[in-house]
This record gives sequence, C-alpha cells and structure tokens, in this order.
Amino acid sequence: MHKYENISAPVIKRLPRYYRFLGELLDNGVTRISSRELSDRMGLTASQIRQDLNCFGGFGQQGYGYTVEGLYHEIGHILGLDHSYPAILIGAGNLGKAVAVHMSFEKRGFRLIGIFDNDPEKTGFEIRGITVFSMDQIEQFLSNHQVDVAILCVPKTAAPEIVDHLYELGIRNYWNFSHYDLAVHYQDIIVENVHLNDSLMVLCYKITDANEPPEQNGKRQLSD
Amino acid sequence: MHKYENISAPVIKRLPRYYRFLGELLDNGVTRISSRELSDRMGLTASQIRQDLNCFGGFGQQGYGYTVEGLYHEIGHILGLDHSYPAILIGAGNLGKAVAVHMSFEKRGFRLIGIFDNDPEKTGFEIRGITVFSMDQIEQFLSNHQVDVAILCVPKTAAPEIVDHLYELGIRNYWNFSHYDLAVHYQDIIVENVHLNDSLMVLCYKITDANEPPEQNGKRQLSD
DNA sequence: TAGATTGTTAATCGATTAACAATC
DNA sequence: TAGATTGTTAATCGATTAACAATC
Repeated sequence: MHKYENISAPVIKRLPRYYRFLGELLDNGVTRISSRELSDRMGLTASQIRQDLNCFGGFGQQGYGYTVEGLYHEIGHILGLDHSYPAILIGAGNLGKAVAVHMSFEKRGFRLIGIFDNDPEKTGFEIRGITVFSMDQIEQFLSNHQVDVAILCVPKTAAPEIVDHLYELGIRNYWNFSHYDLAVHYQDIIVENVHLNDSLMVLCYKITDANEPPEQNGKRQLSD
Repeated sequence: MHKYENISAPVIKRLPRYYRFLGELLDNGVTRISSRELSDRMGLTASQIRQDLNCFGGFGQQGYGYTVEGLYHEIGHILGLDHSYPAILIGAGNLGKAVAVHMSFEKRGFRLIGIFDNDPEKTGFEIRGITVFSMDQIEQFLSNHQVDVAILCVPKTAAPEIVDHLYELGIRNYWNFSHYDLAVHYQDIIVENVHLNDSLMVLCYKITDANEPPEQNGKRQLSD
C-alpha cells in the first residue's frame, strides 16, 4: 500500500495543507481543479504541486486537471488518515488537557485511549470521557492495550525519565510537545515535534527584524 | 541593531534550538564549546553551525571556540527576546487557555496584556490574572493600549471575520493557531503558524510509511 | 611556536521552477 | 480536431557540506 520511499520532508510537510485546501474546495462544491488554479489559491507554483503529487502517483488527467474529491481522498490515504493508531497522552496539565479536548484524533488517523499524569491531584478525573490514571499504571495498561503512539505533554525536566520508561515498554512513535530532544537520544523512533516556545521565538525574530530595519532600507522578510 | 536581511527561513528556524542547547550547557556550567562539540550534541554538522552563526556575526574565537554564555545571549538578542511586545489572546477555549497559562511570554520577547472571547460564558473569568473580555471590547482596548501581536486561538470558521476586524484596527503580527490561512489573505502581515492538525497528520504519515514498507525493503525515513 | 578552531570560500547536494512532449 | 493541462525532464536556484587559509 504505502510504497513511498525517500519522500523529502518539505513535500511531506506540504501534504496536510493540500489536504486542507482540497477539503475546503470539496465543501464549496468544487468538483475539478487544475494545478494552476490550486497554486493561485495556495500561493505557490503549479509546478510544485504537480511535482509533489507525482511523488505518489499520477492523480490527474491531461487537459482536465484533478478531481477534487478524488485527490482529497488520495492525499488522505497517502497521509494514512484511514488508520486508527491507538495513542496515549502523558501529562494532563493545561497543555495536555487542551490537546486531549481540542484535537479530532479520529479524523487524523489516531484514537486516544489513555491519559496519564504523575500528579495525584490530576488523576481520577475524566477528560474527554477518559479517566486520568497515575503514571504507575502505564505498564499494566500497556500490557492490556496495544498502544502505538505517546503524546508527550510533560515538562522538559520530567521528560527524560518518562521517555526512558516508555521506550523500554516498546513505544516507538511520539508526538512531542516537551522541549526534550527525543531524536537526539533515541535513533530508532519516529518523532513529530511541536515546540511552541520555538515557534514563539521565531515570531519574535520576524517582528524584531521587520521593525528595526537597516537605515537605508525597510524591506520585510516574508519567509515561511 | 537588527540589521539582518535575507536570512533564510531554515536558519531562523534553527536559532531557537541553538538557544535551547546553549541554555542547557549554561545550566550545566559549561563555559566554552566548539562548533564540533555542539554539532555532536545537536546532531548536525559543525559546518552548518558556523555558517548559521556567521549570518549574524563572528561570535567565536579561532583556536578556542565559542563562549557558551556569550553565544547564548547573542542568539537571544538576535531572536529579539530582549523585547516585550504587548500581545492579546483571541479565544479562551481549551487551547487558548492552555497557551495563556502555559507559555513563558516574558522569556520569549512578549507580554500578554489582554484576553478576548466571543462566548459570554467565557468572559468575566480570570486567566493568569487577566480578565477575559468580550470581543466587542477589543476596539476600546486597542485605543487604550499599544498591542503588537494577536494570538489566534479561534476556530477556523470564526477566524476570517475576527482577523478582518483586527487587521482593520492595525494589528499586523499574528501567532496563528487557527487553520485559517492568514498569509494568503493579507500580504503585509507577519504570521507564525502553529498547525497542530498538520503536525498530527505528518506524524500519521511517518508512522504509516514506516510500518507498511515495500516488500523487499524496510528502510525508515528519518526526515526532519 | 604549535595546535586548535574559527570564518569564509568553493563544491556538492537537493529542492524549486521552467519548459515541453504526451495525452485526455 | 484543437485546447488544455498533466507528467516528467531539464535548468535554476538555494542550502548544506567540505575544505582551508586566517588567526587566536
């Protein structure tokens, strides 16, 4: 099914955005679209869209373009959204709670089946219909449930020990909100990082750079 | 002060990570470090570190390396963390609340001075010592307070109208958690996106691709 | 001084854009 | 058939890596 080797990171990162735009078009009742038209709406080149799509196969038709619905589902399939990887959330603080309540895991290839926290004050409560358990109970939980992914919403300081434990118990896929650099410490794992602090600092850079320009020249840098 | 033009997006995105690692070294009492040593710890090349840093100036010393503390502060300054840009948060749902409570704005060049939400059920409460106001009160608030940044934690459906309003009131910098594509609609703004759904889908891709390999070959793709 | 490591130039690699033949 | 638009190859552009002279 998935036979895609050597797809570059930039291409992979663009897929969700294609998916989003195609979903909107679908909602608006648009049935077909050319790479040119899509590129105009998304603010990139038609060439890039065609190159990106052709990493995975020829989904279009010469002289016609792409079927919106077809392409939408193809990309969803490429992304693997038709899976339902069982995931557990570690850390039921503000961020963890927000992630648990906020995300549509089911539409994104996952399902949340467990929530754990070290703090006794936080255990026992229900979030999204899931009871928050103590970290001590993870091992037992994992022996009863297949778990593919751990979502790390713990402070950096707590992360090393927790990950060490999870790794030992066989978890190899991580959605990492902590600022612990997982990939540096473990080689055979899959990590997707969400570093909010980093993002905020990048924003700070952009604002600072735009507002304190060199004397002769007030150009903006519109990167990303 | 900030005289950095044409710094590429990849370089800018790496700066927070340098800052993070140097902060750790500083905490651990390390006083000097070579590009080689740092590259080993971070999992990239020494060449890249030297190239990146030399976009902004020569912070090292031949034969010695870099002073950890000096470089840490230099990068903090490059990022603009010594600012205190006043920011308002739009949307006090789970995500907005988490962002408000969770982030150390002061360490990242910002300060949170206002929170707004459309839902009357959410207004009146205090989050992080800040009373949540109704969206109707934004205009008045902005006439009394300098605000540089809006943090958008609103649903995609609500975003266009809200941004239209904020833009009209002069807000040009956005930390965007909504899935509304700001940059496509407004050209003269600065946006830093946090698209959690996109990140989750990228994780889904990576897992799917690693677990359903081609017949003859189970190579992993360790991108990013 | 000799050793180490930077700053910087040159070489390589990869990603994006342009062009166009294939074809619906 | 003629027009349109893809899939794909070639050209360009940019980012990363390697090399080395400068220098602390």
